[in-house]
Amino acid sequence: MTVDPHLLDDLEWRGLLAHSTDLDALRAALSTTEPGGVRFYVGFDPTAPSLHLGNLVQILTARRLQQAGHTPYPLVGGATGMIGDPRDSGERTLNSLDTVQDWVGRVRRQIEPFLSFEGGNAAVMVNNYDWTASLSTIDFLRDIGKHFPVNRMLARDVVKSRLEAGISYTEFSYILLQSMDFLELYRQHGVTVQFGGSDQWGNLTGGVELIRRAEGGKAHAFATPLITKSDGTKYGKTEGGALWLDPAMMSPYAFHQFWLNAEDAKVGELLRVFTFLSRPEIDSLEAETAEKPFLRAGQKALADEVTTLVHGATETANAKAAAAALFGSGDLGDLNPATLSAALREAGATRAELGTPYVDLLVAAGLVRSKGEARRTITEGGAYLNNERVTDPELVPDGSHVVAGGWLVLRRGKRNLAGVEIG
RNA sequence: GGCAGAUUGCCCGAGCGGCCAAUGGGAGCGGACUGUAAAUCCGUCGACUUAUGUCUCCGAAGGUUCGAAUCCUUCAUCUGCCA
Repeated sequence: MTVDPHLLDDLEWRGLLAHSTDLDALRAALSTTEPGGVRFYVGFDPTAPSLHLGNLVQILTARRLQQAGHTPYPLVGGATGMIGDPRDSGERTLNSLDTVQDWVGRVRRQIEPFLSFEGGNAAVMVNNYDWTASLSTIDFLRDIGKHFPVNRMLARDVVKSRLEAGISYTEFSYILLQSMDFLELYRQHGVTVQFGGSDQWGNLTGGVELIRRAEGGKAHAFATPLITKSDGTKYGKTEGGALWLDPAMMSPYAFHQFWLNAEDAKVGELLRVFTFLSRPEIDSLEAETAEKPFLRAGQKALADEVTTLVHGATETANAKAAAAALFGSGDLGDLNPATLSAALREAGATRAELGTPYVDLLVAAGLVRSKGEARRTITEGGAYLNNERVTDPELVPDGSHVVAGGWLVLRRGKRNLAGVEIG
């Protein structure tokens, strides 16, 4: 496979280059004629049982690079996950080795489907635990630590912001581990490019510099932008919590809904970052969204594309069918019971006995956190049963409310739906 | 090590003996408007309950008082100033 010469232009157009080391040097490196192209690495720390939206940017970028002919070395941080990189919100809680190793496996399996492990530029999965766990403290301090001036480390933004509240030596040292990873991959595999999220920029350049100091080698790095809403706040969180890639933690339906609800102003950017649609396709979707925003052509394409990438075509079709059933027609009674029950299972369902008060059902379905909140929601006019507003906090659904052969359709607000299966 | 100040609900921040579940802003949630957007406006925002009720809560543990987030003691953490 030959290397695609237009890769960097495409990445630039997609807005994926938020920061970069010498861009011309990077361009030169990426235009290599070597078989297998450039060897690059991107790391994922197992800080949870699943990766999330932010990680998806990196996974997809890795896929773009591989499709352009380069060789990925996706790294799962069995070692760095034991330490934790510093973040503004404060010191992390350490996880046990067992937990981290379990998460390493899960994260690895999440990444694999996005990359190809065959052919001339087959991906090579690596784990920094392999070269970090057995390293002696003395070697670490002499070989790695010697190259890191503390005054420079202290000047980093994350560290500065933590100096008042406090930061442990453990987190302070994180940059050494990640930099060492780059050096190690450079030595073992000839990896010369690393990328990551823009919050990783310090760690990325740390590695480039370590390679230069320790080996006199030339390596490159770039950072992808942080994806934010138009008001500048992070995505990452939605009604149910973080945007997980694991279908057990966030249903494909909810995932699809998230993209469908993207703001108009962000659709173009999200299409460029999260889909593999071509430039003409995206340009045309963007134009359509600008002209006829109410059709939400961009959002629909975005939701379908990204859900298919992450969960597959079947799950995407299910999510679409569910949304069509639940948001489409006004009267739920008109719907085919099979369609409706499938849609409710997709949206999230629980089981309850007939005779359970409506308030308790809202809690059981996870639409509210407490009965008080449930009552409040009813008072506020945001609670619905079978698409009809509930006004009586004491309501106890009976047989006349059951639809589709055994279901109650609960809704909070406009778009938080859940099904209760009676029985 | 000494002196002074701080620690409030998801975040920021008032309160400084009873009227405090605790002003205000942000986030979140709901409603209106729409397109299952954004912006805006309105409402709501500890739990159990629905009674002008109970419980938990203002860094931690004790204490004073009829009564404390508010006063005292000790401890923890942070911030200044001095060594």
